[in-house]
Amino acid sequence: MTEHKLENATGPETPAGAEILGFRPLYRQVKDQFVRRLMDGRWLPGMAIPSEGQLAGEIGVSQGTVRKALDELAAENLLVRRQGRGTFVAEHDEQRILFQFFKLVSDDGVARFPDSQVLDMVKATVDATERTALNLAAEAEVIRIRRIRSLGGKPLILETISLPALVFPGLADGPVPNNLYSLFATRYGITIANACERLKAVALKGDEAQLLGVATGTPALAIDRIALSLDGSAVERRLSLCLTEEAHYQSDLR
Amino acid sequence: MTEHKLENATGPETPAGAEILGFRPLYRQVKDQFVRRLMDGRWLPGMAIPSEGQLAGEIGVSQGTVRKALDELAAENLLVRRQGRGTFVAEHDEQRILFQFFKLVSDDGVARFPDSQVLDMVKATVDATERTALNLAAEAEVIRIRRIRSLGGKPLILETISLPALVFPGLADGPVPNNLYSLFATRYGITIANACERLKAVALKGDEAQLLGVATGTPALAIDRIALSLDGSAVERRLSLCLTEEAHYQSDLR
DNA sequence: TAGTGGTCTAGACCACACA
DNA sequence: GTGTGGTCTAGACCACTAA
Repeated sequence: MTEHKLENATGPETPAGAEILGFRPLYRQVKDQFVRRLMDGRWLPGMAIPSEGQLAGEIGVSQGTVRKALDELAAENLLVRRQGRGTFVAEHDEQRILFQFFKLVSDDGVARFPDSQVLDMVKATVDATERTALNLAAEAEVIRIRRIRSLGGKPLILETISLPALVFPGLADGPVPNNLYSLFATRYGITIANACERLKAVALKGDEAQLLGVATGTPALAIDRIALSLDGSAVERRLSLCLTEEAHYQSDLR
Repeated sequence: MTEHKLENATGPETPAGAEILGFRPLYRQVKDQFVRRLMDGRWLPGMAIPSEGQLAGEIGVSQGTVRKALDELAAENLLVRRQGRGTFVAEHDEQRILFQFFKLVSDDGVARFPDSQVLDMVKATVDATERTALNLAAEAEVIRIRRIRSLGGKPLILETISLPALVFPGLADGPVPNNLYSLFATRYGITIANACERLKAVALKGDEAQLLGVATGTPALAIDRIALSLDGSAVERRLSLCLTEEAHYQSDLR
């Protein structure tokens, strides 16, 4: 039943190859195997995966080892565990985006998902910052989307999204949904696993300010996000210019 | 040997009182007991705590249950586990602060601990925002510290710190160390467990700009931090105005 | 070599959801 | 009731550190 042989499956003696990377616990190998299932689409968003017992029997390890692997994946928001019901593949629904990726909150504390209005979408050759951010070749093409995001009808964010054209073929031909990550998942099988953001305070330039309906020079929060897929490769660069008169970026330090 | 009786210690039947709050796993009760030891100073920063086996025997639970409690505390950065050596109470050294609480990083990627130069320190009655942030009474007193923090000799942050005077008696009488949280721990036995930060982009006012050596109206990143102690009470409010020409706030979304 | 945390197992029982 | 994840136990063995 075992689909991939585990490093230690052949016997109790330490395998020669493992010495190079040091010790690799069994539950991590199991976890990697599960990540592979997520990447190749055998486990799809929203799906219930087999029970711990079934997985343990299938792979040939104890239920506790499977449990530890699943617990880590749940901690990384890739799986959702529900007592009494089962373990499910996390979806990129608005709830998750709001919880995991959208840190801009209205000052009254209510977290809402913003509307989007696309300004333009072009195919172009990468510029220097995009090349670095997305780790692309010199002449690679990107799809560049600009849009205004509003909260309660009020323009709040001017967003510029850069995507490698090779990774998202045909994306420039259709409409752009409000929830891009959900599209990445359903149409391209790409799961955004995590992201890192760099924040700066900047003064808005004339055109930026105009689009947001404020005066030139208004201070804005610039968020430079690089989103990583399951395999760790950068698949999106997103530059957000945010007005923070009535909203703030929430960061919890634990 | 058991110092505090556990909810389930008397027998296998469900205790009547537990029904109100719902089910409370044993390892959480054990964890709470450990947090109590951290709060009352029986476990001091830097100390090695007893081994898992000793704790298990002392409390009367299995080693696995103790382990789960310790693992959670380690995940919250309150303990540090070192294979082969033991489990230690986390210290508020520069390493930890840098890792856990200091998110402003120079653009070249090097994280350094900034110098501080105190501008003034006063005792005053709380203002409205401090009252809300620190959850204080109307006439309560705070210690207010203003200082400039520099990275590589360059002024970078104008910091205004508000502390409840009752919580930190005598603090206003002595010098202010660069690492405040270490002082809280060693002198007052207060551990900063976590914090939440609200970020906005603002334009610097005349006096603020002058202190940082830039022009009035220069955009700055305003970080409003509320730091919580082990028992969950707010013990510090810190407002930081940061220049982000050559530095950025790093936020990892996982 | 002794002691610590880390992994892995096997099995029992509990809390929860749903039919 | 049945099946799922969640807890708890007991014990064996592994990896690491320091004396």
